[in-house]
Amino acid sequence: MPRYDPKEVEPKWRAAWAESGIFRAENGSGKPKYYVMEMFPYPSGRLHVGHARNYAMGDVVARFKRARGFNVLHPMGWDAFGLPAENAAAERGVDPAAWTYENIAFMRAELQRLGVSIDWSREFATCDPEYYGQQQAWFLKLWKRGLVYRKEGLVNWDPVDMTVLANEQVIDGRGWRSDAPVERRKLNQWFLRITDYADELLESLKTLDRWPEKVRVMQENWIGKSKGLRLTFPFSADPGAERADLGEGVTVYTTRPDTLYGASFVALSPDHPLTEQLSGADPRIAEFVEACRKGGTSEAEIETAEKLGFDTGLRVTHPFDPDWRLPVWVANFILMDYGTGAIFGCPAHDQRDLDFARKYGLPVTSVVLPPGEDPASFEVANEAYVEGGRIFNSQFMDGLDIEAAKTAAIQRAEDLGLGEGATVYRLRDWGIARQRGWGCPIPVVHCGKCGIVTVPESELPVRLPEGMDFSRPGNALARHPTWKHTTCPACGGEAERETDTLDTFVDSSWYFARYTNPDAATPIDKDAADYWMPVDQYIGGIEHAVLHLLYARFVTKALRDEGMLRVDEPFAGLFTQGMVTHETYRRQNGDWVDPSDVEIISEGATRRARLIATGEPVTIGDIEKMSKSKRNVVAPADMADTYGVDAARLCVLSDSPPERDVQWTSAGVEGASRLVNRVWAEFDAEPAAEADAERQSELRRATHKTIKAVT
RNA sequence: GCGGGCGUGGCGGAACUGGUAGACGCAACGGACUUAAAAUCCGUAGGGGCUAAUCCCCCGUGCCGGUUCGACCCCGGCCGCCCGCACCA
Repeated sequence: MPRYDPKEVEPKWRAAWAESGIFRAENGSGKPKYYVMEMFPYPSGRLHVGHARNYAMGDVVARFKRARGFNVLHPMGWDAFGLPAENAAAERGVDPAAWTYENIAFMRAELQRLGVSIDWSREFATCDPEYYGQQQAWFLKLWKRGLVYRKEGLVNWDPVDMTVLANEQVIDGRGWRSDAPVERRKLNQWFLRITDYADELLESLKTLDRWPEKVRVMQENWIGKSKGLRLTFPFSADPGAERADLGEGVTVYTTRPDTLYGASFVALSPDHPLTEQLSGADPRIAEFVEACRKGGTSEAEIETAEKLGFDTGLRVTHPFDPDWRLPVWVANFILMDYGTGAIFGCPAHDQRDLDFARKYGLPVTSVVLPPGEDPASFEVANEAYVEGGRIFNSQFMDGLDIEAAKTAAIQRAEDLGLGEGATVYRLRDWGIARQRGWGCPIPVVHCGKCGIVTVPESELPVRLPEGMDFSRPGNALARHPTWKHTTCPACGGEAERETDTLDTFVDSSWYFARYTNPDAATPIDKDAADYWMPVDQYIGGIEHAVLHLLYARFVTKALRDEGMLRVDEPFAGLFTQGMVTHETYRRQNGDWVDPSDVEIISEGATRRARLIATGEPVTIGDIEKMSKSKRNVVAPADMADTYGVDAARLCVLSDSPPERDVQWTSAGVEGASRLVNRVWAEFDAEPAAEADAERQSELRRATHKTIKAVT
């Protein structure tokens, strides 16, 4: 019986597809449009199974929609700036651009071989000057809108990658790429005002009904809206405390204004401006602040860190009672970048405040009475009472429930002119500058006379120079001998270019709009974008739930307000596929080993493995996400070589539900291959069997429909 | 601590909206083909009991209870695991 030979059939169809341009999407067409895309890859060198799974899923949707008569846009590009290219340059002395474009060529061929139905005429890489030049153009538009600013502030500094990280890129106090403990540094930084859009980003999450609940919840938590009161505790007019230079008082933020009569102290962040002023006058405060800074930022350190405080000697009066004096402390658990960087402590109803008060012997007054408790005898011991109840010990708020008391307290504060109801977000502005050479240059110059001047649009793109030196750590662009020297566009005098480059998440925050017309002379061809946007189905990993997916939403809204886009949201449908994981293997000397070099010699509890070549035993490690560094990567190309593309694709799609993580095993592809063969044999055999085979492909189509329905 | 999710054979996992639990695949076992093996094809297969029998009976979807004619599915309470956020005032 003849066997199915993928090596003969596949090239034939690949050639036919390429020649007919069958996957090209037309801008404007009588058919309804459908825009499906997968998160574009970083061109690291080779595709791995995770990529194959991702692109095969999108391809199924694309082909299905095409078959259903839609005008389908299914593009591909490359997220091509970033550190791995710099590392390659440092290690091997290659040019990062050359290295990147070589990888792209290789991976493009792999994708084409997998038969992914992509409109390759729209392909681009973010490191193409044509792309990043347009990015610079819209960056300057946002600048003019006031959405870009520069500020000195404490930033997250990754000591290994030697660059600044956004808050979203710090995971458990460590850099998201380097895994190194992040340090706090004071630097001049560039920011995008994502917080201007905090409320809209939160509100319009509700419209994303084809997004996973999980991702919406994660973004909601990340934005972290809370309602409360911003309130000033005026400095008390003690004789001898003439501190006019310090201002009116200490302004705090609270979500529990109902507990104001339980206040026992006011506390400042060690990074609070007032703390800094006081440090100048009192070396003991300076010393305390220094001690706080030494504490690490890693999760474990924060978790176990003791609450520390220092009494500044300053006194404030209670906003509701001019005769009530409260001490002002500096405390290590107050965060400068949330609220106002200062709190009032209510120990009876907040656990941290209670711990602090017990440690330093501060008063504890209960003001919320739990149901059924006697107001005469109720006391808080070592556990703060944070549930509902009736307010007591609180003058005008006595007897109210918590919500009513909050309203009453805010009203009183406003009447006194000491505060106002306030909404506070956890979300902070997006720090977008990176001290790296392989990235999109920020198109501004620093002029001694004129200050910061933007590069005129006619001079874009500001191109990266050739011949950057990556052999040493640090910013290769900054130390380039000539690049930064230029003339000021405003006065014509000597000036220096900004040497920071943009976070690569900026590159990926608008690429979906660029695909709609990648050759446009403006960043976005409005007609094309109006036709195609939003992306009907976006597919990618869950790891971008608050990074890329939040940034892309923000940039879409900002560009919309700039009149460049008409949609409110970039991705109408989102599907987050699970990760592909694999066991890791190490040699006795600790080197990671490729799975393809390992054989398992016994199963079960005494599972052991050895190197195929030498028989050396290898240690079986954890099951982890496939990554180059741990070498637990399986290449789909190998699978396609052995079994053919159809089997490989079927295997990555059917092994596990698409949204779930899969632990990769080579076993599945055998079964897939058998199925492909059976289907083929069915067709190849007598015509009478056609009905049966038809049923099989019906079945498969049903599977695809299911995937689509899920997505 | 807060939020989200999950728990079904040896394994990955099916089961529509509450209606025959375990589809499909992997691994396993038996058979056919072959000198033999591979490949392929056919068959068996949750656990236990009984039997001449592929008849039949009992138990089974993390645990305990409830609703229902009927529960993997709904409700209440536990246990365990995964993910996200977290000194957020």
